[in-house]
Amino acid sequence: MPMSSFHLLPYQTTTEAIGQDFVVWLILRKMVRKKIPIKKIVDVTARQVTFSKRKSGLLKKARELSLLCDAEIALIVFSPGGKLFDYASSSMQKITERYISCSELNLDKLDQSYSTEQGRNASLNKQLEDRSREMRQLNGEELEGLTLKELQKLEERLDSSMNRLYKTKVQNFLSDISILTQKQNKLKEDNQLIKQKIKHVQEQSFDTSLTLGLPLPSASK
Amino acid sequence: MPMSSFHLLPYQTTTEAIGQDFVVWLILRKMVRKKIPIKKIVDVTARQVTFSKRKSGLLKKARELSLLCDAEIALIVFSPGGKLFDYASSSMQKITERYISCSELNLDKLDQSYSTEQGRNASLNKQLEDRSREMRQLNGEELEGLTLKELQKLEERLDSSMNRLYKTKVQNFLSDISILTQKQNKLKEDNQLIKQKIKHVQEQSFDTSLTLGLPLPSASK
DNA sequence: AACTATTTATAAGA
DNA sequence: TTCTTATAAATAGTT
Repeated sequence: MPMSSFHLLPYQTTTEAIGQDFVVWLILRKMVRKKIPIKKIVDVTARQVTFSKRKSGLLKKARELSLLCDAEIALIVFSPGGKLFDYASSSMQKITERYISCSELNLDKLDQSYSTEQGRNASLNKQLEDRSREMRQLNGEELEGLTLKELQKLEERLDSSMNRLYKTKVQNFLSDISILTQKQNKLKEDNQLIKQKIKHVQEQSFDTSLTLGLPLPSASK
Repeated sequence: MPMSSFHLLPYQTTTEAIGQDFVVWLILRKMVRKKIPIKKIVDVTARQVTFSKRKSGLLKKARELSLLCDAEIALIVFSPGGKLFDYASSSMQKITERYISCSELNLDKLDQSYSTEQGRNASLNKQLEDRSREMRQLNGEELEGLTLKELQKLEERLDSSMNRLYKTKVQNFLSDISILTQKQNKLKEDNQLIKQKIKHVQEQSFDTSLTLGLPLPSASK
């Protein structure tokens, strides 16, 4: 028997009976459970699909919270396959720094030269953040009056732009760290070099002192 | 009109199934829209309430994704008031490190001593992660058979435990960084000190050569 | 990738 | 803040 014969619904009620804003729906609903337990999904394919879907949802929620409440948010996700996905309302570097400084202990900056490098890149960072904010606002403004379908399309289009933006941010971040690393290595090399030099000079002094019968300069470790 | 969203009678329905698994509901539904546009909420109170609710939702989603798909996830949220909330499936430090190393450029470690400090804390980190995993698995296992109500209660109880755990992790993280910072400062001081010493010694050598026989004062300060 | 029934999140109100 | 409830949004299972 074609159950489509149950396609009688919904019934629109009369205005008098219920009121202008109400509608009566008679619903035939199958009672099944589709809930899944929150534990590791064993089936590999199902896990991949779920990851993809929920990752999108999570990123969307993070973006929305940031927009709605003017919150600063950073989200890093590694797929089980090791692929990286991320979101940052401003810049990952900025947020992780704030995270560190906010975590009760009022640490000094990791390195003073770091701040300097920050300064060097401050303007670029600023530009990127502005672009990001602009894009998000644009996104936010246009959301009204669009259907869910249209929103999804819009989101897809924006996603690629965002990806490029965040990629740039990450590179900027990495550039900072790379320079810091170089500086540190240079510092260490200098240190080694200078140690050798002083050793050398001390040996010379020692030779001279011996030759001249003079007391030794105090040795440094 | 949402008529289409009530396409009853899924295609796979059979007559037998209907007898067993279906129920008829009569629903009186008010037709209003409660959707809010995704743009900054102006009213401060409403914004705070929304932040609180959505932050919980976001953290929950992050936890679920991590559990379901065995994904590594880090989430940092700053409220508009500047308060910090965070989640990390393993440890924030581990994930941010992976984030950096994963970002296309194969950077060297920030500092070799960092790895060393990591080593120092590896066992503690390991313990913490194990505890975390254990807790999450326990959580995941027990989720079946519980009602939504019970789940929420369970989640609340676990939240405080988790908070303590993550606090510990953060402190561990900060401890690492603090030690690194100290090491770096020490390095710089050494560098300065040694530079001064070599300058001093060189001057002494110079004096010695010139004056042939002046006593050398102690070089260390 | 698309669809839809269900579950989950959440806006509004108390 | 917490509770309730109606609605909106996410998503599990399927095609």
